Amino acid sequence: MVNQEISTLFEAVADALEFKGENRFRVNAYRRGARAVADLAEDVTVLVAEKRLTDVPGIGKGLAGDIDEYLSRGKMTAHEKAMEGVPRTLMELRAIGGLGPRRLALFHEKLGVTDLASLERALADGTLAALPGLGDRMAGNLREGVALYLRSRERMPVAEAVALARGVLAALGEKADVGKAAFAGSFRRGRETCGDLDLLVPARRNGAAIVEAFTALPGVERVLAAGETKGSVLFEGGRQVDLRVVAPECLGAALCYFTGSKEHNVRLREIAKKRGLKVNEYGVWKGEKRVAARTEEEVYAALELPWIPPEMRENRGEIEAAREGRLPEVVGTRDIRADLHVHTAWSDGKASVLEMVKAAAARGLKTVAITDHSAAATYAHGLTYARWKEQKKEIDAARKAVPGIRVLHGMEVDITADGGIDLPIEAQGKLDWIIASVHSGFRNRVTERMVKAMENPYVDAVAHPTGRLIGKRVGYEGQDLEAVIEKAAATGTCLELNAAPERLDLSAENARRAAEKGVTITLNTDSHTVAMLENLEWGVKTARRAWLTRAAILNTRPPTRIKRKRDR
DNA sequence: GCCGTTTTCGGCCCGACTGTTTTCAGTCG
Repeated sequence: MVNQEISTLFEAVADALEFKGENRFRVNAYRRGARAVADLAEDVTVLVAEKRLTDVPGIGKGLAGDIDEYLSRGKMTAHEKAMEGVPRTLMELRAIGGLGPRRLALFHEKLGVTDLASLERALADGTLAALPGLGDRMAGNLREGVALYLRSRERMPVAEAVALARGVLAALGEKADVGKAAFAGSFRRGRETCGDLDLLVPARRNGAAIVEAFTALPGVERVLAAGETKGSVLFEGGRQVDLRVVAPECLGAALCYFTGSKEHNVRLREIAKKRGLKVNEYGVWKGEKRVAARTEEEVYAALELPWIPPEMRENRGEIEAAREGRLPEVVGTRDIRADLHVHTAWSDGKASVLEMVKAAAARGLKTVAITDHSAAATYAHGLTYARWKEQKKEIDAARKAVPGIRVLHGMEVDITADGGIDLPIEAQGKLDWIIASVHSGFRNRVTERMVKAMENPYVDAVAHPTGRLIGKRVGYEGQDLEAVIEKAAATGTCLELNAAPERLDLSAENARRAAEKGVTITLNTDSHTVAMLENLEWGVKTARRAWLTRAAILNTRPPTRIKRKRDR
């Protein structure tokens, strides 16, 4: 999409202008523009054609002109001008911790640093440390920054973040009183990857002691900062965790502040300022007087806004929606009354049918679909139709043993190489629920096969529709998701939002687009163990990031209203 | 460069920590 190209160019302009020490508000304008274009729901060419470009907040006459120029001649004068005299290799060093635009400019001007090699030379021969405003300590920090940069990893997938978060909380709990500690940041917003973790610890006193306990945790590789109220460390593998000690009476303000996103927070502070107020992590202030701080609701209310769910705080229109009273009532965990994709030991699950049904009922679900793999999934001991019929006895036994939950006896069937489904035709009408999935041939005409599978009246849903594994696999090769979404809408086939933290597939962006096109979303855990039923939380977070309401999700319906495609 | 329920000019978010400094610049989130 051309949106991404333009966004990248604007970001580069911002970096270059900042490096040159230009007006920081102009720099910020390009950054906001980059973000605004990247977040557009439609192609920028459409906006240009309809002359709606300057309606986008953050895009004025200047940036609109840049975009126009880029679309018509494939070049952007503003970008070319900004990049004059700015070595590309130099800008890449921005990723090194502790190295911002000002120091970079200084090193470039005084020491002729143009890339990583020349930076390392300046660090080694002592010329860098001798610069005014620098010293041996600073040089040492930068050396470590370089070392980290060289083995720097990507943002951590949320699946890894969950494990790290649990570990940190457990270990810290042994050393300090962290009763009401809570993670904020992108983790709380439910992003699919986290750059770091932000832990808030409410405490009236002894901030330094808590920070000290934190920085001494096992596994801490490096302490980046340790003060009265803030600690910042790197764990093995370079994973950063920040801790803030906050007074309990301003926990709400701190939660707001540290949950972000940065862009959302900036907007809040702008709104505050226009009302003669000030927002910081300690509260909302009118002069010297604190007017709100205890809860997030109070903080938003002080700005004349309703509380905005953390997952929506990305400055992607939620503030405007909140202001105008049209913030959607996004789905919550308690709204989910069905899990329609669950495995058992009959295929590659670990628990029995009865155990899974009991666990689902215990979680308050009213419907559960047992959907073991089909025969083609040999690696998973997939079920033939004959074995599925055998399984029926256990399903019936579970139905009797566990009242209050409707048990659908379904199957997760493979989509075959020719777009058929891995189940004899005479069996397809006998099942209660059929999910179709691509589990092989990821590079083989996936779009065409999925579309054909959805034309089958017995296929109720397509599981993990893009096949991605966060941080590991981008997904099915060459897939045209738009075509899949269109076919799903046209045939009434559900698309899954798979809640497994390593999948979260559909992504929030794709789920939102699918829902806008009229596709019903089915939100499932794809559980292979009882414990995995808990993953629902991450699916719900993703759904909230997608602004999905109860109505958009099949799983919010009561048992009688969950019907097969051909019965609807 | 963007923007306007104070404004078409003059603003533009806020604080902690660090390392270098005697009062602050740079970086980060």
